[in-house]
Amino acid sequence: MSNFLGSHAINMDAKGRLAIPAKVREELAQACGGRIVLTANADEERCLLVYPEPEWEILRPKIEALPNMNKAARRLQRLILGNAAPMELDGAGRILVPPTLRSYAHLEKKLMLIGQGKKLELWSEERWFAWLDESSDDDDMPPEMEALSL
Amino acid sequence: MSNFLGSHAINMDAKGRLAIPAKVREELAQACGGRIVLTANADEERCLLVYPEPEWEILRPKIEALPNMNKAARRLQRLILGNAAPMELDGAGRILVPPTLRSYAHLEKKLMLIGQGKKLELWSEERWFAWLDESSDDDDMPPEMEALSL
DNA sequence: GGGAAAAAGTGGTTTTTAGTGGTTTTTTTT
DNA sequence: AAAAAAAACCACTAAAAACCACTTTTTCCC
Repeated sequence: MSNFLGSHAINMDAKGRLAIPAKVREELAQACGGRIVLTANADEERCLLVYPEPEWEILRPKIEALPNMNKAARRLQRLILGNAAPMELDGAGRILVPPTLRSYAHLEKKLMLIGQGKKLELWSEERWFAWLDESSDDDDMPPEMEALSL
Repeated sequence: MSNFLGSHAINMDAKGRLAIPAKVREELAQACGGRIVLTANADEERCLLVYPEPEWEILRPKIEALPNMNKAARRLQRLILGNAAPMELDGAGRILVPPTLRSYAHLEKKLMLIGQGKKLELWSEERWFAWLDESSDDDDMPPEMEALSL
């Protein structure tokens, strides 16, 4: 199973194309033959999520099954399902980001691709560094986290 | 199991390469055949962490399993997983620190490598000495620590 | 204590591979 | 049917990784 790690600085060209770094490309090739699903992130950070197709097919039914009388659940469904774009890497290992998603995550030229285990996150470089500086650790931790020893 | 102790002053060259001190290199060779994972430290001190691969593989699943609807957990995942860089020592016993990590920890030429038992910490020399001066011991202690007798 | 040999650290050079941009062809829409 | 947009293809440039050689330090033996 895929296990994405590390961060990569990448550039998006004028056509909205971006080259997946070679190392990530290899992992994607074996995880899903280059077939991925790109969608919006649901929490307050406006970035995009990149799922290998098999991973997406595990997640999708769970989101579809959420009880949508609940407002938070409806929000999640509209964001994740309503923005999902299946695609394949082109011959040069690039993907074309749809304009809707580009503007959702405020993507301009300079981007960061962040490995997050079974998925990847795609950020505007500016927003990524802003987030790094801003957020601190004074939030409530789940108990599993308090017990960790790094 | 590896048990890193002591601190070493080392220099990083213009390309971001740094030579692991021979003594540490020996320990790394037997702990993991020179296969390590370099990542960011999650707390307020901006240094890097060096894990022998087997040690990393104990920690990684724990971090991936954290409930990521929680904000503090997301932050930890983005920092630790999102900065993790697996690598091997080159023929001369050096590692190449990725630019992202170099700037995260403000690494310039002069660095300090600090043994911390199962892992190592990599600091900018300037920041290490600044931290030594500044940090005080009047913070709250966990009970295990209060019971210690040095 | 001095000298020699070996090991460790440093820097530069070359080769390969990844990234970027442009061009052409095909498809779709008006 | 023509024009525009999107997709696939191809070629060139730049950066990263591997390789190699030299200098400096440490250790061991005389």
